[in-house]
Amino acid sequence: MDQPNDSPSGIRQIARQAGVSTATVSRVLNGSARVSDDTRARVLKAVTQHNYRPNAAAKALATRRTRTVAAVIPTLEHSIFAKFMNVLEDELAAAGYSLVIATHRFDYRSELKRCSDVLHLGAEAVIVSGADHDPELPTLLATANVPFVYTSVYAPDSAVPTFGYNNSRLASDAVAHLAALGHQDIAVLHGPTAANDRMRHRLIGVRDAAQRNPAITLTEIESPIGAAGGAEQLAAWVESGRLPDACLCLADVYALGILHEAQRRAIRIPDELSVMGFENLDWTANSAPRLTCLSLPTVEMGQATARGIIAHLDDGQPLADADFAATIVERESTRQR
Amino acid sequence: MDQPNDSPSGIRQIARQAGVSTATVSRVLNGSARVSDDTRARVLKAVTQHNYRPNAAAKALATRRTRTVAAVIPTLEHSIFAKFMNVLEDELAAAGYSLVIATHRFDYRSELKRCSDVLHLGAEAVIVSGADHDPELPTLLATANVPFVYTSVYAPDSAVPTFGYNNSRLASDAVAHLAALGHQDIAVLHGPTAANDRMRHRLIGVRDAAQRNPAITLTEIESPIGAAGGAEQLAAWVESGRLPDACLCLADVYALGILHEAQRRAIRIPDELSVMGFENLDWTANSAPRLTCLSLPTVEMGQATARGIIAHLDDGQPLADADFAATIVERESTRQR
DNA sequence: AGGCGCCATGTAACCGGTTACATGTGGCAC
DNA sequence: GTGCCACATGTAACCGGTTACATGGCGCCT
Repeated sequence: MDQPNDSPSGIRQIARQAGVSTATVSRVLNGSARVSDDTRARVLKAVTQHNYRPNAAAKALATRRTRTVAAVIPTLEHSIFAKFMNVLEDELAAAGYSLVIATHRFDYRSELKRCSDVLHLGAEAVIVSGADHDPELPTLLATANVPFVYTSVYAPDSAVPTFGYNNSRLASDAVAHLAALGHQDIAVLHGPTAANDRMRHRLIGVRDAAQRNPAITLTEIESPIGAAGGAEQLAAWVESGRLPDACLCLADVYALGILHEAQRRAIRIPDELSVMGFENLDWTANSAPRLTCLSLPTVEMGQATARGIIAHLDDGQPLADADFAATIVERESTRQR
Repeated sequence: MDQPNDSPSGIRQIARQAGVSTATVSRVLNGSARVSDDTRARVLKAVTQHNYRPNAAAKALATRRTRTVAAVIPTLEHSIFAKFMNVLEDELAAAGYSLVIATHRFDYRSELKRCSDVLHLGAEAVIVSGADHDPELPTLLATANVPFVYTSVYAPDSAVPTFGYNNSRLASDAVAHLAALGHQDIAVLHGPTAANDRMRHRLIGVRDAAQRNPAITLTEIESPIGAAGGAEQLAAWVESGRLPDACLCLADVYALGILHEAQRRAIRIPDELSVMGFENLDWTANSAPRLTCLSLPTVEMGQATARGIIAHLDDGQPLADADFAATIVERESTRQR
């Protein structure tokens, strides 16, 4: 009847109910110091009775840790990114971090904005997809004093740590693979390179490989990324009466168009034309024929990115660039010549 | 030279620099009250000079708002969920909310745990995929006093608001569509129904439609979800020498197996067999032939879910169930009989 | 001149945790 | 018995914002 005040809330309420101080409740909840078994039991009982859940904002304020990591990506509607995020989320959750995803639909200004958003939100680290961004982006992230990495590319000379792969080398590998199958007249279907470093590097790798192997005749075809590009190109070849030995699709989706059009025109793949993809999207394992692909190391990259960031955040380990190798998945859209 | 103390941080530092109180800084930053132009300018200058970013945790603590919404889904490695999250993220971001995604890999206990995780994190609302969960889940969410909705299902009789579609009705629609094309001997490929309400409801809808139309002969085939199921079934039909008129695949991926196997065995689709999918996954627009599908209203559902939650959080509007209709995308894997 | 109200702004309590430091108690060695 | 230490626990300041309420200046009306 001599209540100083009615009902304190949160940890103070639990403390009162258990007859201890807030410090002790905090200690029990965080296991941060020895507490007698008896006291601990009383506290835990009060906690479950009130089904108390500590306030994350208060905790974050006091500890200066949000345990939140942000990923800024173009879109989730692309299985590569979705798979990447899936792995990230898994690894981060296992280490007690939450993943916040922000998408920007391939727009630089929007990407910058979303980075700013996640910084406001208190992300402890930011994972950015790709290496070409608004020039203000690295400044923004750096002045916020938040660790950040670029992913999907390996660029050890960059000022920013990168977790990814060397698109040039991968493209060279793909060409080498086709060459090893005996193909010499190789066409490469690629997207616009002006605003797309990734595609540009792939094309450079293709040229490198062709240059190193004089037997190869290279034909480069640029087309907006999409199945239509592949279909149109196959149509053009058929109508001109001359097919290359092999077509390397620097985006898998071109291959979809080729396969489809080949079926319509009764072109036998791989007998008349070997087709190879570059990403190993999900559908490639189920197309007709199943598509031979270079397989981007998305899962390994995701695991390594998450683990690298966790090690940095938890143990202060430096963020070191990582380069992942791709594997080549041999299926039925290519054949030995 | 008479500094009371060296360097206060955050808003106090800005206040000092601008020669105003913290309250005024807060007012400028939030536009919450009239401030003279002169003062505002001084504050903003100080803000940009120090490139000050308000601490989200402190703000959340003071306002009791985290402006965070959580989605708990099975996985991102499924284009339906990825698309759903993509839309959610878009809509929420536009309203100033952040989306936190937690995945549970189709495991009930894990789903419960992830819900608990996002509550700890301070999510202001939780979007849960599906309607069948660990029995403790609704209790958990309800006692946390956080609004939550189930998605991908419409169940107006449920105690929990649902944003989704009526799987039974959709399945009936799909059967009706095949019947309208003149198909009578209809096979339906479905997944295990024991632990999957969604699949069970679809099957119920199929049966309902068949019952309402006596001309229909229905064959139900259960198979683990995957392309293999479709391929094996087509093989079985071919070897038995009898194909149904049409096959409705209650998961698109069965159709992939069928298409593939049909090509291998030179079965002409749709001439010898009409095939229809139920989700309209991305690849269905590019398969050979392109797949006729019922198209799940993922995007509409995502928009409505986000908007419903935003309206609830921002304006206190009640969360009302919503039922979305599917459209049927007619492509080349079905034909009029 | 006096009074009133409006407006811009300041003061300080508060949100709900964490944690450095203080305190009290009991055991053990001398 | 005294002193010392280890250990369990309490006290209260602090994290960095928000906001109810107080204050003071100015214009305007009577």
